[in-house]
Formats: sequence, C-alpha cells, structure tokens
Amino acid sequence: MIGGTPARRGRRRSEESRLAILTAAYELVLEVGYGALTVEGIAARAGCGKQTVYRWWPRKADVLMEALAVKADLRISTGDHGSYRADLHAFLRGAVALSRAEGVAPVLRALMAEAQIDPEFGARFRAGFLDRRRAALAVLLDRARERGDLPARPAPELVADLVFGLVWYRLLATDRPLAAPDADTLITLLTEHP
Amino acid sequence: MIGGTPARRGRRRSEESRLAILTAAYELVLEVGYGALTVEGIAARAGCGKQTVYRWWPRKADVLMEALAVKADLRISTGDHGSYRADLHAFLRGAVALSRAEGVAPVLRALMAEAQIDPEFGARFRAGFLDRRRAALAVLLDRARERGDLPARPAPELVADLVFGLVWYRLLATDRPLAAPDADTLITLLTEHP
Amino acid sequence: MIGGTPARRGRRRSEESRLAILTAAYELVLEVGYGALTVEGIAARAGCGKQTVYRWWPRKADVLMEALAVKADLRISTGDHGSYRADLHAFLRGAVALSRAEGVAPVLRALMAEAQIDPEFGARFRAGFLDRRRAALAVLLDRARERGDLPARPAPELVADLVFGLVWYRLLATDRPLAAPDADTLITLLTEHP
Amino acid sequence: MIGGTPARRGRRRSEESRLAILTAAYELVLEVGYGALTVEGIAARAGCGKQTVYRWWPRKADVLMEALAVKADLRISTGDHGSYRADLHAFLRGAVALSRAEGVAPVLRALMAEAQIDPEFGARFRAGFLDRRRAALAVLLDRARERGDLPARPAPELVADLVFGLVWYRLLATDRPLAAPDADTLITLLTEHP
DNA sequence: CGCTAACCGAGACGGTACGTCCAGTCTTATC
DNA sequence: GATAAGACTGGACGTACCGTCTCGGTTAGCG
Repeated sequence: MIGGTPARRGRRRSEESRLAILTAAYELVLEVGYGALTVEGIAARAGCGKQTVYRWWPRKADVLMEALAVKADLRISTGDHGSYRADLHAFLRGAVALSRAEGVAPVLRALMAEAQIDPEFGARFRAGFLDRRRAALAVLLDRARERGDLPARPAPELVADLVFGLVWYRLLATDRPLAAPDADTLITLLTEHP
Repeated sequence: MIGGTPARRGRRRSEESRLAILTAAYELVLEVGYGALTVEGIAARAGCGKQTVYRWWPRKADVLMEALAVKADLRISTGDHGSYRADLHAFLRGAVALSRAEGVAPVLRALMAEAQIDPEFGARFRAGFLDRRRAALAVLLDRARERGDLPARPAPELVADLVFGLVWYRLLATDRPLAAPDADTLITLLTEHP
Repeated sequence: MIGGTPARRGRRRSEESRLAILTAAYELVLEVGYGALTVEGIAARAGCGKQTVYRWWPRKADVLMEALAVKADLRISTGDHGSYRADLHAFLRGAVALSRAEGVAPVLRALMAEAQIDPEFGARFRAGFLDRRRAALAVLLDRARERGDLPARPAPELVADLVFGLVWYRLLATDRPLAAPDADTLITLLTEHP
Repeated sequence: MIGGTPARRGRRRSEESRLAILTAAYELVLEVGYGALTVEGIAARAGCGKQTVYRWWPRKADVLMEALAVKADLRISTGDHGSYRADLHAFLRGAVALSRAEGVAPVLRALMAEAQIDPEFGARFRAGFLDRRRAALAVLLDRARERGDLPARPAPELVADLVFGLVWYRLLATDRPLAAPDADTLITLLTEHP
C-alpha cells in the first residue's frame, strides 16, 4: 500500500482524554482565572497525566485556544447580504455576540495576554485566531470593492484595524464589551464617509 | 499648624534603591522579556533585597508601570491648537511617538497583558494609566464641544474607544505600530463626518 | 494471598538521590556545622531539587539522623559475654568507640540539640535512636537479672540513666568524650555495689 | 589615672528596657518554644527596638541565659551540712528543685541545645553556667576530701560527670526530670562504695 | 546653659533560607 | 505506542528574620 494513511502502530490517541483536557481547561480558567491556571490543575481535573497534556499542546494557552474553538461558536458570517453595509452589520453582530457570550470574554482576554508574554504562542494565536478573523473581514471588503460600494477611504487594512481595535479595546481595557449601538455607529462612520 | 507631616520615625526610604529597582526592571524586561522577568532578577540587578521590592510594589507589573513613568515621557499634549482637528493631530502625534519609542512598546504590551491576568493589577493599570489617557483625550473633546467644532457623531466616548482601540490593536495584535498616515486618516474620519 | 506488593505505578524513588542527599548532609554538617546546614545546601551538593529532600524527610535533622545510620556503624553489642560485668564492658566499649569515631560526635550533638528545639523531631529522635539504645542496654540488664548477677540497686532504669547520662554529658557539656578508663570506673561502680 | 568607673558620658542604659527584654524573652520561649523565638519577637513584646537587644546581647540565647538568672533562683547550696553525704543531699535537692521549677526546664534545654549549635555561645554557656555548677560541686568534694569522708573512687571529676550526667540526661532525653528518690539512690551509690 | 556623647523606639536596608508551587522531563506498569 | 501515575531536576514564589544602618528624639555629664 502506497501513501494514504501512514499505517499507525500502537495505541491511538484517546479522544476521551482530549475532550476531558479541553473541558477541564475551559472550566478552570473561568473558575480560578488564567493566572491560577496550571497544567497540573488541568491534568488533575481531566483525570489524566501531565505528559498527556504536554504530548499534544506546547503551552496551557494552546489548550485554551483549542478549547475555545470547541466550546464557543467561532463561525463568522461572511455571507453576501447584498451590500457592504449589510455585510458589515452581520459581521459585527457576530463579533458582539461572541464577545458577550458566557465565558468567552475571559478566555479571549487571557489568550491575547499570553500572546504578549510568550512570542511563540503569539505567533500561533495570530495565525490561528487573529488572522482568520481579519481574513473573514477581508472577504467582505473584497466583495464590496468588486461591487463598487467600498468607500475610497479608509483603506481596507485600516478598516480592519478600526473594527478589531474597537472590539478588542472594549474587551481588554474597559468594562463595556462591544454592544450593538456602538457597532451601528461604527458602520455608519465607515460607510457614509464621502 | 499641628502635625502637617505625621512625624516620620525610623530610617527613610532609599531613593537610590527605588531608582535602581525601576532601572533594573526596565532594562531586564527589554533584555529577557516579561515572561522571564522575575522579582528575584530585579532585586539582584538592582543590588537590593527582594523585600525592598515587595515593600513598595505588590507585583512586578507595578514596578514596571512606575518604571515606565520614570523612563518614558508620558506627557500628553492637551494644549489648545485652535481647532478640534489640530488638537487631535497633536494628541495622536504623541501617541505615535510613544508607541514607537525605543523600548516602550514591549513594556506597554506586558502591562496590558498582566492587566488581563491579574485583576487587581488591572484595576491599578486602568486607574493609573488607561484612564489618564482617556481623561487627556476628554479635555480635547470637551474643548471642541464648547468651541462648536465637534461632530455630532460619534459620541465622545466612542471617539475615545476608536482612537485608543486603533493604537492598542496595532500594538498588541500586529507588527505595525501606529504611524502618522494612519493617524491622519483617522483624524479625517473623525472630523469630516457630516 | 493476592496483591502482596500493591502494584506500584509511576516512577520509583531514586536510590541514587537518596544516597547523594544523605552523603551531602553528612559532609556538610562536618564542614560548616549544624547551624549553617541548610536544605538548600544539601540539595545543591547532592545535585537534586529541594523538593526531593522535602518529599522524603520533614526536617534537615531527619536527613542527618538517617545519614548517621548509613555512615556510622550504630550496631550495639548485646551478645552474651558470660557475666553482667563483661556484657557492660562490651556495651560501653561500643559507646566509647562511637562517640570518638570520626565525625560522629558533632552529628550526635546536633541531633540532640534539634530534639530540644523541635518537639516533633524530638519524638522521632527518641523513638528512632535514644530508645533503641536503651532497649539494647535493657537486654543486658534482663539477662543479668535472669542470671542472678544484677545488683539489687540501682534499679535497671536508673542504671540506664547513669550510663547514658555519663556518655551524653561528656559529649554535650565537656571537651572530654567518654574514654575507656571512665567506662571501667562506671562498671565497677555499678557491679561492685553491695 | 585612678577611677573604677570610667567617667561615663551620655544617657545611661535603661534598666527598664533591660528587664522588659529579659521578661519578654522568658515569656516568649515558654509560649512558643525556642525554635520560634526571635529577636524581633522579643523586641516587639518588650516594646523596644531590635538594636537595643543587639547592643547588649550577641544572641537570643544570651538574652535567655541572663533571663534565667533573673527569673530563676540559680543559687546552689554549698554550705557545710556536716558530712559528704549530707552536702550531696542538699546539692541534689537544689538540682531537683531547679529542674522541676515552673518554666525552667524548657529554658535549660534550649540553652544546652544552642550551645551545641553555636560554638561561641557554647563557650559562654559553659563558662557562665555549666562550669559554675561544677565549681559548686567541687566545693563539696574538696571539703569531703579534707574531711576524709570522700571515697577513693570514683575520682571527683567523674563524680561530677555522673551527677550532672544524670540530671541533664533526664532533662534532655526523657520525660522524667530528676526526682528525689533518684537523687537518693545516686547518693548511696557515690558514698557507700567501698 | 549649651554642647555633645550615648542611649532609646522605629523602621528601612541588603541578605539568606524557608517551605511551597509548578514547569517540563523521565520512568514505571498498564492498556 | 499512548496512557495514568508519580518521582525527578530546576527555579521563582512571597515570607520571615537576620544583623546593620539611619532617623528623630531623649537623657545625661562636662565645659
């Protein structure tokens, strides 16, 4: 037999352990905070050995990043709603929903924090999360440009910076996670510009 | 007048140690990164005992916050430049300069990160840094409203969120710290709105 | 019978580390004295982590007590030499040899000192060392009583107090550890009594 | 120059502080044990600065040794009671009384312990306490020799070793501080010997 | 009567070790 | 070969005291 699946030998990875670890990490970070989250604690709650955690994830933050993907609905609306304005509206509704969802905000804040402190995780977080969100927004902007209803300014990159800047700043620096009216005002600002 | 100064007894705080600690913390965080910054390391480089650090600062992040104030010029332009646009321009020039200054960006990123991980430091960081910056911007916005050249929308609070959101997002999530052209585009967006 | 050994899982205790720690403790106490002996120093010289010391011994004195058992020959002559006098003679020869052996006296003095300062260690030291020595002497006294050559007085308990009192007092309070002539005089006193 | 007192200038030593420190040390060692006794604790309870302790005593054990002299009646009967036996009896009654006196035993045990751990204090403890007791006993033995009722053996030095050995061993190594019947048996042993 | 030496309480200083926690690795027996 | 268990080296944590060094403030003799 040529190629295909490379004929794995020995015991297979336990899906049960994987989910137990992700669940334990997610629950623990909400209960005790990221500062008190430890690999030992995750393993203990998951009922597995530390080695099983280290075998599959390099850092506790990586466990948490995967746990977020499992626990929260990270899908982003990039469907065509007929206009730049409507697309943006749908996109930001999703962002508002996510950043207000039960338990999601603390995890996002912890991941962004760890990304500042550990450069290697920072790279993985950008590639695995931040850049995906930018790419999703870029789909909207590209469609708007093709459609011809994208304002000349600000340039698409700066639009993304402003959108994500507002979302993240509200999350990281204030007690007021982004709400629908804020999103609407931002949309107006970005679309009604001459 | 009786008892203005509360009759200090005992040896006085050593200004020499204080500066040595702040300098050591600032240098170390730039050399090894915030993750590898330790109170032991700070004390060792400063040539003092750990207790002298703990006596005056509750966390390493607090040392760093004070070190930033000593090492970097955190003054913010709130002078009157004749118009809302000119005031905003001066304000953002200051922000650009700060976030591009040698050594400042890593410290700011570390402080924002720690603020997410340690809620108590988070409160101190908001009160001692973030809120001060917002208050400075509020001076400009108040003056513009009195002057009558403040656009009806976005509301002042959202203006601040957009301005600081852009600055911080570029700092935390991208390799592109804020530059002058970005600032100019933002100013246009905020001032030319109908 | 099922399950004699309880099916140990996980890594086994390292005999190498155990011996390294005991050797390090014994060497260090002779080099720097008990007052300057630290768990950190023991671990450093043994080339292991402090946790490995604390995992198996509650105090530095317990390490030293076990090290003494490994390093010094603590066997006590309780063989039958034909008479009470001869048995006592052999017993005290052993005590003299031990208290004059290279490096043993400082360790014994340190252990007795720590037993005064830390009541919990005191209990372990009595049970693990002092009482064993008394029990050995009791074998001689019991045999003498059965044999019929044990003087009516002093009572066996007081004989033990006098024997060990002399040994320890010379060790703790004078520069003259017990010597053979002293032992002989004591034997005469205890056996020739009417 | 003539003059016993060397014309002291400046403020005199505060007798109030001295007594407060001695009392505090004595109380504290009985309350928390010698292991938990600290100069800081002594100074705090005495209501004085640490420097005032260090100015007059090199170690906490020296404070305790002086406190013992102040708090306990350390006088030893060396009066002539007519015979060696009667003198010994009076001497040992004093020793029994002391080692059973409220609060004295823990202090004596602590001092003997510290003497093992700190050689410099050990020298002071021998000179200031142990040797004084031996000298007192030597008075009895000298008088007995002159009187002619001192047995040929054991030699006076060994008599002292046996007497103090019994007292100290019972104090340090057992729960049974010396009692009158033990003392009487010892006296018989030392005086009725052929 | 002012000067100055020596003491006093207070408390910050540079240090050292404590005993704990956790990181990340390694070694078992089991599955 | 992956797993749960658990001991391993290593290193920072935050605390407690050590013994020293200023402080401001008494309390004495001496000039």
